Amino acid sequence: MTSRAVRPCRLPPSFFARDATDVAPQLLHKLLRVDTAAGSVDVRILEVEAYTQDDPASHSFRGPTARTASMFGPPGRLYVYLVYGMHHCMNIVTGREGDGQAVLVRRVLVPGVARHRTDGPGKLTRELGVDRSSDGAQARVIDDAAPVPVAMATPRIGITKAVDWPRRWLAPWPSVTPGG
DNA sequence: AATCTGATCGTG
DNA sequence: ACGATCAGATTA
Repeated sequence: MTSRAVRPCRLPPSFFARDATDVAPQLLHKLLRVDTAAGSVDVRILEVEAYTQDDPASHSFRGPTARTASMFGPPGRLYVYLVYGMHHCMNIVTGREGDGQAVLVRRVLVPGVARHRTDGPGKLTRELGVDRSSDGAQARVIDDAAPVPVAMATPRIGITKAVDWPRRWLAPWPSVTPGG
């Protein structure tokens, strides 16, 4: 019996044109291609949170602003913002254009990088060199047919509104390494 | 114009 | 438990 050979495929924009609460858990174990100073790197997505427009904890709750413009833009693009004046958070925009939805990437696995360096939303952007210059850029998410974990939604981290909404999904640990 | 509040992280 | 550090939101 030959080993399974699945051609990794880039997720189309239609994948993201759904509610963030539907898209978020499906992003677990997908690969996100990021341009770094060292070149293009595929990182494994291990933790996400969903933010929708009806969510008091969401930046989109009070309508679009200059900062959140990309969150209301076409799905499948990045929404990158500065939190607490010093850390960047990376999101993937979901829903239809005009919706204010996104999935926050909270933890990833990077080939050759200790996992404690990318186990938080601010830490992973620092490690990868992602900042506001990536805001609005096309997100490149690759499905390499890694096993899809059964993830249960849990409450989100670091918010003070809608604290008990189950909109955070974690990949089981241990997890497969990127590219393998 | 002044103040408050963060989708965080490192240090103590 | 707290400070860093800045932008959006709120209050006046």
